[in-house]
Amino acid sequence: MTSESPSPIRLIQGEHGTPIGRLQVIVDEAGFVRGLDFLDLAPRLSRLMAKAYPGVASGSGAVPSGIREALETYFEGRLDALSEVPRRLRGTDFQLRVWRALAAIPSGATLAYSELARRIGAPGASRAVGLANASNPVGLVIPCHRVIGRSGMLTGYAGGVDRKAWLLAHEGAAFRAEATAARHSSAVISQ
Amino acid sequence: MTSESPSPIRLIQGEHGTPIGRLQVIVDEAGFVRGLDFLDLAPRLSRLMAKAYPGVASGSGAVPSGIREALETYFEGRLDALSEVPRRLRGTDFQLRVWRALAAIPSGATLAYSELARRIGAPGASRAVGLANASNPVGLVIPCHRVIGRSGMLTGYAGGVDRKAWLLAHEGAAFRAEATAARHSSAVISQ
DNA sequence: GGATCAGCGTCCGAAAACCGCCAGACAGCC
DNA sequence: GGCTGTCTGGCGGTTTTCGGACGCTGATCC
Repeated sequence: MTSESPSPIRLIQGEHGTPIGRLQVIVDEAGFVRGLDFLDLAPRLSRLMAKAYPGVASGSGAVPSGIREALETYFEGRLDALSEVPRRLRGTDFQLRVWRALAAIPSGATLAYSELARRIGAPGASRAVGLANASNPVGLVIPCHRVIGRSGMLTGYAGGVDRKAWLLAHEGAAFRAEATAARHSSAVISQ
Repeated sequence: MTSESPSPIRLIQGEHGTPIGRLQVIVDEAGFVRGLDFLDLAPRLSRLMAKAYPGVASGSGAVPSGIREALETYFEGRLDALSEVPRRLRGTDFQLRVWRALAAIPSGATLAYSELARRIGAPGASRAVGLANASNPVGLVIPCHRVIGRSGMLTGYAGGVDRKAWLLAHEGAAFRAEATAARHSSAVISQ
């Protein structure tokens, strides 16, 4: 499908360093964050962006200073700094509902997938919540790392469970520590 | 899939009367025709526009005078008037190739689906040409009615074979008249 | 002349597969 | 009894895959 007319939204991407890895930050011309994730997950973010903004190419540019500051403030310990970052997201209705509910989880707290499903009026859709969670285009800003398994295990994170554990520890949240690096390796060990 | 941000292109639709039925005309803000077809095929045009311009709503408005005049001139007998109408189309590469080739057929002439397929470098894709033809968003302006079967039969037209016959007769083109309403009924008769 | 069939690009609906889950059932172990 | 850990089956959006349907035609066979 080709278009003879230019597409309206223009995207700009830049990078920013953190204690747990470099981030890729994608903003629109108005300064709203459209995509954000760890740089080593760039293929994943590209995929998400390509689907949400078909045909839109993104050029390199500076990360807006407000966003840089929010990120630094968060990693320095003022944990609510990221909730202020202006964002604009595209997704299915279900995904938007999930992401909105995610944004309502305060720092330091965690929530089970099943509980989040219940909150958005879709009890039983906890597995679908995991899916929507996994396609969150703006990591950290939408705190998908605050959703964990009913049992307290971390169960999964696009950027790796290690980072999820780091973030939750940084926020002072409670979780089952032994689940940090388990799971994948457990399958190997059990052979 | 919903979007939280407004889409850039704005579309305006109006109507215009002709001897063979009212037309629905959709233009963009720059006055380029984006969609045009008989009003009784509105559902079809809506479907095409929704696919080509996802999330773009169109408001009512006047048909630009240049387009009105071109339509009237054409129906009065100056058959080349419509080839001047400024248009802008979206489609797959294949469709764009087909539509360009269509625009090159002069009034009064006809072309077989197979011949058009050959011209765009896709011999054997005559059936696909029919499909691309059927998804022409700007009837009359892109003269898809000038493509007929190899045998001279009209074979099909979104607006009805009757209209196709009327248009070709109006343009002084040769075709098999008995094929006007045939085909579908032939299948019935042959039982 | 007719009928049958294969080849063509695209869309559309149905079905299957995929998963960042969870409750229930058991087996161990104190 | 409690408290672990593993396994199993079922759930629900989304994505992917697949099969058919078309604005046809040339070849082949009657």
